[in-house]
Amino acid sequence: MARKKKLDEQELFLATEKLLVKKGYDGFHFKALSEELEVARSTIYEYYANKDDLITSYMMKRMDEIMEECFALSVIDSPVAQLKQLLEIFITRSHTHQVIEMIPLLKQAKSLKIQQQVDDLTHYHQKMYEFINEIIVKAQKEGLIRKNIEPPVIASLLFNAIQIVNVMNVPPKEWSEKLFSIIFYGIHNG
Amino acid sequence: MARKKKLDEQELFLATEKLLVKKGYDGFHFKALSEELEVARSTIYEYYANKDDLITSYMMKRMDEIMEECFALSVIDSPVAQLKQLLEIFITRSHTHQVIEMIPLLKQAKSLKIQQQVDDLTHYHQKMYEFINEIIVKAQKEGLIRKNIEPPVIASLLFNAIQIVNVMNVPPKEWSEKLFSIIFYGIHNG
Amino acid sequence: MARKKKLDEQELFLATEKLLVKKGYDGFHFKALSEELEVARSTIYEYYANKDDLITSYMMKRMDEIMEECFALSVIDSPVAQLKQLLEIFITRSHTHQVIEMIPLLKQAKSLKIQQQVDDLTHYHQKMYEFINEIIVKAQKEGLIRKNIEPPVIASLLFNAIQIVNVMNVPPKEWSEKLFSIIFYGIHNG
Amino acid sequence: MARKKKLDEQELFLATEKLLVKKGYDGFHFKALSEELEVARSTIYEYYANKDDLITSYMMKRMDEIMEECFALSVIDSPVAQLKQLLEIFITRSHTHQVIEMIPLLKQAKSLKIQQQVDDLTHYHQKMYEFINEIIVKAQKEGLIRKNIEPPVIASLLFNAIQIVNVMNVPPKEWSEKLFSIIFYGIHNG
DNA sequence: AATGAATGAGCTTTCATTCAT
DNA sequence: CATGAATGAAAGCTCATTCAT
Repeated sequence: MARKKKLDEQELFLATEKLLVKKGYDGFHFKALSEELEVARSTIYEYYANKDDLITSYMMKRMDEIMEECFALSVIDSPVAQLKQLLEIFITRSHTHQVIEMIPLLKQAKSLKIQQQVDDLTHYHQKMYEFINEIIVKAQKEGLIRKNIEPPVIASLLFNAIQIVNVMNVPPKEWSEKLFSIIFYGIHNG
Repeated sequence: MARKKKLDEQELFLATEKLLVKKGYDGFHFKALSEELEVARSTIYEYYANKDDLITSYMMKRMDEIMEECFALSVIDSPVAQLKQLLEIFITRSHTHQVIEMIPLLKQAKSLKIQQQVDDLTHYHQKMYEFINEIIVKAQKEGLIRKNIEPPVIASLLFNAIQIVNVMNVPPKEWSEKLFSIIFYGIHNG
Repeated sequence: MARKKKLDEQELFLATEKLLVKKGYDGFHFKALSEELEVARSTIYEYYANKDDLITSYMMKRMDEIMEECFALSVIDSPVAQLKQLLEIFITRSHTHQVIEMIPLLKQAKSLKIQQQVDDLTHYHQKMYEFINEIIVKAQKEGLIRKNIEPPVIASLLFNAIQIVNVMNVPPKEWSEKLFSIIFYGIHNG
Repeated sequence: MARKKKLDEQELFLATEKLLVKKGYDGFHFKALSEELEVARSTIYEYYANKDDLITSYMMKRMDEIMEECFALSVIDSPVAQLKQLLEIFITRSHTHQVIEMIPLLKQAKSLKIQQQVDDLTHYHQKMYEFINEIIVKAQKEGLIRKNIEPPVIASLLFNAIQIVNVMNVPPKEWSEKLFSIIFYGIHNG
């Protein structure tokens, strides 16, 4: 092994996530990232050709992780329980979710390589959406969820709930259950 | 004879909104703006000292408009009906809402003048939140909304609903009613 | 008119030529150019999108000038006299000629705009070559030049003569006549 | 057991030549070179202190080779025949010739060591020129070549002929004879 | 009022070069 | 010997901003 490795992918992706969430896609740059990691800016270029390369690689990694967790769900019986669990997964990984929503901003990618990665991400993203839709449809078929709401609207509602700030710092499991119950039963009294 | 007045505030704010929504806070430039408006970049500086000055001024204007609409509501009786109407206002002005969410990104303002404007905006924003919270609290007191949900959570839920894409292009009034009913009664069946 | 214009195309192209000849295509950069012209580096970007844009624009300008001079020749009778004159033109503009030879290095242009300009240049270049070839062929037909030498070889020989250093600083007209006579009659004695 | 010796000077110089000819002095990088050779960039530094060190070393090597071939000529009688042979040598080694022409670009060398090498090269280069000049002068004295042409002009003419593209891919020996005859007898008819 | 011109700050990116293993 | 890792210097480029007319 050569000089002690300073750049650890784990750490790099964490810092990337942090900055992306804090500054947004356009506000994210290698300058801040390198300062955060205490390495030279050029060092990052040894691993990623440019900003988009890093961002897409990071997204891919997180997407993989999230998908894995999602697919581990399938065994559980009730689709409603599945949705609740999905919400929990996304709430726990809310940062990731926020970043994934930035995919559309990548659309104008320059190099072919990046374009390919963006396409992969988009495809992956759709797959995830479909996976959730299927559960919703199943829930509707089983008569657990109202049939007069389009599944994407329900999916959106759930995803947006992720953004709701957990002021009291309720533990994730509880918090997601609470949110789910609000969405499930509504806010009305009685 | 002076050159024809090319810069109309109306038009300027519209273009600003459009670009802010499309490109985000960091992706917004005077360059693009001046091209959109077909004026010289430097012309914009005749009216606004800098980028943040324009953005905060624009936000202030929209905030005023939105607040005015909100306060026009008070006469109506049921707080639930009021919430429904609020949702409609925000859905109609969803662009504005998106931009207002960018306020935190302005926090690092350099000049005092901007800092002052940002503070005003933040204050205004809070006031709006309080206004909504009051309606929610009122609804809870009147036994129309569950008491075991913190008002900010409900407010958040409503605000986030704005983001849900109206794929079928249902007219705003109908769409907001539909969304409100989903949030109010929940997605469960029966 | 706004601030006094510092950047004059004439001057800019002259400096560009000078640096291109001295440093070569890869050694040419806006840093040196801006220093030469005593303007900020960014000022050059106000007029040319990038290095290649400037270089191709400059080449185009010179190419136009050279072509104009070439076409002004046609009236003269003997094709040999024409070739002699051509040599004089190119010797007088030897810097330009050197730069034009860099066209192939531009081939990997990034943007479409540049690609287009490069194509135009290449096309223009070929046209010039054909023009010269025609004169050579005519001279061969008229029995003034040996028929067993391919016209491009003759053209090449003439073009290369441009590079021969005029140590004694003989005036261009004389110098080109001298070179032409050497090429025409050869170096042998008798 | 040491790792297999990957860097062979032969191979290294060949790749250097190839890249120098293709990309020019400023376009030549260790990055490309190391990729071409499939070794780590840093490995090259084990042999050469820096870019210029490699380039000058390479030039020196080729210069030696060329000089050796030139000096092997001396026995042959007619100076004209010698010139013809010289042309053949340089045409066969046209790549090398191209690279040698880059010596002036090295002039701004930083380190003393490189400065020394550049001086050596320049000196060597001059010696070669003188050698050729002597042959030309001898040919003039013997009445084989016109006396009213300065020897450096003739040398230049010959050297430049190297650049003439051999479109038909005539074998080197034939090609150099053809070129020499053109230069010797001129292009005129009769 | 409007604008064309110029500029500096700051980010992006590429490479030569160093160094510890 | 060879290399992977890290870095700094320098070029590329974009934009906010200033200024004279």
